Amino acid sequence: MTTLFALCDCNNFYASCERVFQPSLNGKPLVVLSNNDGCVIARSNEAKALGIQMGTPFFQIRDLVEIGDLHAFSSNYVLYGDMSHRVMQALGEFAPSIEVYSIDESFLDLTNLLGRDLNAYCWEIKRSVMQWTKIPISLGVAPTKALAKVANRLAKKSQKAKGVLVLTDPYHISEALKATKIEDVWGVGRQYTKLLRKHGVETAYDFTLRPDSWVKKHMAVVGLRLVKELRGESCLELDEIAPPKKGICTSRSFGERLTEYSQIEEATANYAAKCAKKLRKQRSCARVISVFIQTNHFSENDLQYSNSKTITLPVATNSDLELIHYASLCLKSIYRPGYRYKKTGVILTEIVPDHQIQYDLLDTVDRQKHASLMKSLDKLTSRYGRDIVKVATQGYDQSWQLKCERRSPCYTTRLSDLPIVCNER
DNA sequence: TCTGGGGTCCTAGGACCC
DNA sequence: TCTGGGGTCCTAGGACCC
Repeated sequence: MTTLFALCDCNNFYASCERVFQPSLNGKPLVVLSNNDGCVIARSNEAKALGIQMGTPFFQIRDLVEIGDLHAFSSNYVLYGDMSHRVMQALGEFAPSIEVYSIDESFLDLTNLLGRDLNAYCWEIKRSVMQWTKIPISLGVAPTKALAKVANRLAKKSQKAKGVLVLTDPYHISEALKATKIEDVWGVGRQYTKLLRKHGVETAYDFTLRPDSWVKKHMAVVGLRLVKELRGESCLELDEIAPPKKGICTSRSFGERLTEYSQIEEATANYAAKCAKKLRKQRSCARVISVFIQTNHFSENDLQYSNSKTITLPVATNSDLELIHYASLCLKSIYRPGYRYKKTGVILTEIVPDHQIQYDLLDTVDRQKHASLMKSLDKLTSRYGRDIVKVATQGYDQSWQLKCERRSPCYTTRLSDLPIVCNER
């Protein structure tokens, strides 16, 4: 049975989102910065043409921004999340099933379109998504997911394709594989590139000529699956429903270096609350919590320290109160005075559905009460904005807060997400 | 002075059990 | 004294993704 997949990818997604609401920026170089305005994580084509690389530290391009040759935005994930949802909904109109692979990519199942004019169909998808959401996309179509990735990449690169490439003919497929360098293959990172190069594999095509036994030996089952996919044998299915997450993590670098325990505790408490909220969103609870702290390992002048602590809870929970409590216990055991801390994070694991919790006979927590408290809290925050109500440990100081001086407004979502000052106390 | 954050899957090796 | 083989679970670490 033959399969057919499309990989749809939003072009320069974050940059395109910023432009939707500021069309005057069309045709102008624009970048989006990471948290803390640290480095470049998205670029418009014009910014790429200026030679700005992914990951460039902001301070290296600040001059360009100041003289007006480049526009820079802090990242605005609320806006991007909402725009992503709109694009995925639009794409869903064109296929019986869709796998949302990341914030800006999805696979469509086009198997039932075999034999139709796929090129025309893809152009219709592209035009419609543009009309409905103002986000430009590229489409690659092929018999396997890995080949659809190859097609998508060439669709974007090629002047002739202009954003749509259908690869079904065996001759076209091998030409495409020859035109794809090994490091540009999905699933081949830095280490595998080095290894494959050493064995004379320069392109995706060379890779498909390697015997299965060799691939299995050097790249394990993941590599074997990949090489088969590139040869046209479908090994990766469409995963329509995202499974609940097995680990949930919230971590950030601070806006400035922190030395005081109380400040770091405040940040950690806020990250724990964020994790708790993510848990409740997917209706699960976590049994294990870890907290880590670290100094800035880039800095040669500072004393370096990093550590982490993990605690297994008596009963899995998704309550802010409990998770903040245990996060503080973890932090207390690893905090050492005398360092300039850069970053902390909270990681939750052993995640279970909230209706499958193993209770403890000696449990002293009133779980019903916690659950209804969290329900009210989620209601309040969704109506009045986040942090309208919080646990005292989360504090009001917030000297740890991110730097994001170039944030655009959340055009598409609740009024309460707009940066208005509300009465927290 | 400035350098992101959040995930997944797989494997190897040790502990432990029968 | 020697010394088997199969299974499971856990953990740390590596590799990759966007």
